[in-house]
Amino acid sequence: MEKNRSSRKDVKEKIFFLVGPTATGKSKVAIILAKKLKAEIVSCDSMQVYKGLDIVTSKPALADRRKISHHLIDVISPKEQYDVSRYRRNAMNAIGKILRKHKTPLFVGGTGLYMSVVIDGIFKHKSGNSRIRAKLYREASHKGSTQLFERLVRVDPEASARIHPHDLRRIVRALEVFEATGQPISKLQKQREGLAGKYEVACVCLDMEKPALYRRIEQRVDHMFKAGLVEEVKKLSRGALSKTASLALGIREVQGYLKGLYGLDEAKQLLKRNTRLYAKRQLTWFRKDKRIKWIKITAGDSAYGIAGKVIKLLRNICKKKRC
RNA sequence: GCCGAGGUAGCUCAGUGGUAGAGCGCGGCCCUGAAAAGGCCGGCGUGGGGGGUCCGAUUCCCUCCCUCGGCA
Repeated sequence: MEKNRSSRKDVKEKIFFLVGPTATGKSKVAIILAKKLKAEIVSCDSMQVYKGLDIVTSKPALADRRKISHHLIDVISPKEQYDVSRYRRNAMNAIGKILRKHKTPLFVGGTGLYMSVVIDGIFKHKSGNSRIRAKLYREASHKGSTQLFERLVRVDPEASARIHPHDLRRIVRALEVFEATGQPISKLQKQREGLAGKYEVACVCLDMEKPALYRRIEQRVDHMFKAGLVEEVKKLSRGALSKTASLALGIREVQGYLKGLYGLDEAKQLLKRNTRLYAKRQLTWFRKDKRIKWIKITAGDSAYGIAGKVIKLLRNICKKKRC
């Protein structure tokens, strides 16, 4: 009659993901979801982790962040380097914290790799390889990247089969891991531990028709400029931005304007185009992940309406999995 | 009106007497320590209209239309 712990063992704790390309309105929907699902939000975004990148990354409104706890926003200085593995660590901590409060973690964002690394895990290998990496890049610039690729073919044929000879970034990464550990990255990468076994994971993606999405992107960019994007970038540029932080869309485009390379309108057009390209890549990523369920939305839908659909879908997913 | 330059992909422009390319855009894809990054694939075309020469014209000739610059 009374349910003891063991009889509930098969009822796993839930972790939700709300993803989608940029500018679909995830943040607003997430606030409503968090309230209704007794959840706390974990940002799944590679750029919102940085303090000071507020307008460029369209962080959720401060008022909303006070109402619902948001994790992994503003966690490091823009002078610092950040990467997937740090995110993975931070995310696991956040999950622990939230579950201890008997709440549900709701991941919200558009960084596909970060989502994957939370759900599927990441292969472990100690860091401290920046020297090797720098050395490899130096080699590449002298001897050319094909030579590095040929070395990879010898050292790790499996990885070389999956990495394009022009994809220098991944070639260097694979060689760097090999030099640091003596083991091929292709072998190490198979050792990853996800949380699908421990938790019930459900993922929903907001899906908008391309023309509508592109219109939203244009509106967002216009709004960013009105909100003071140029000032923000000017301020950020005064301090030393880390390599990773400086890659946020909008920084390079505005810096070009600040340097006088082109006018304000050109900067705006560039940012719109680059954001479109980014959204396209995001869509490719999400389409590939068959765990994700899609919700068609239009520009006219209210956040409440969308949130309602998302909740229904999440319940459906969980029912099917009997959780 | 005259002179000159030019009309080729969505845009900017190459090129050739045997029906066309490049960059960007656009579309698709890959991705496990830079991921808002990086890489790969795809030409998406009434060659301004009409006529002529030629086996064959986007390419040569004529004509018309349009754009830009100069002169009036």
